[in-house]
Amino acid sequence: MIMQRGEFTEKVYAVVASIPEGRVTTYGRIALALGMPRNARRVGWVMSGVERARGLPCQRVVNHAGYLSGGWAFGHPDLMQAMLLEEGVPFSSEYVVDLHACVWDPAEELDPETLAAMRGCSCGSTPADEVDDLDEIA
DNA sequence: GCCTTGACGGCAA
DNA sequence: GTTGCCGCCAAGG
Repeated sequence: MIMQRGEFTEKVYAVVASIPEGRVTTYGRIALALGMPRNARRVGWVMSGVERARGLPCQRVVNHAGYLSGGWAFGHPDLMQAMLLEEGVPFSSEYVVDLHACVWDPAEELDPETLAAMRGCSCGSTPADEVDDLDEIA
């Protein structure tokens, strides 16, 4: 289990776990949804510490260009690409997701209440609950 | 306790 | 329109 001392970490977990199947989002969108547009880098950093046990669909998280930046985290980008293809995610190029067709903006499509809850205070909310649901998918 | 790195993003040249 | 550089925040060494 990776240490999640910061709130952002659990926030990121919650958002990533909320990404619907067949959709992908970017580090920037996630960071923006959390109220930290300049902290996109941190989101990626959080992902690097993600445990498979978390059940987080990190394959649905790509960079602003749609490139599978963390593809090698799965052992090989091709694996991640295959997983996304199975979900119906279109690819504009090799290891590059077609964001135009499957981009998912948490700040827009995710429940405002959830965002407000995680942005305001994550003390009450337990993102693990949502993750538990996604646990089976992963 | 300090310095470097990091699954990135946005802005400037 | 494209390429390059700087910036943020936290964790690891």
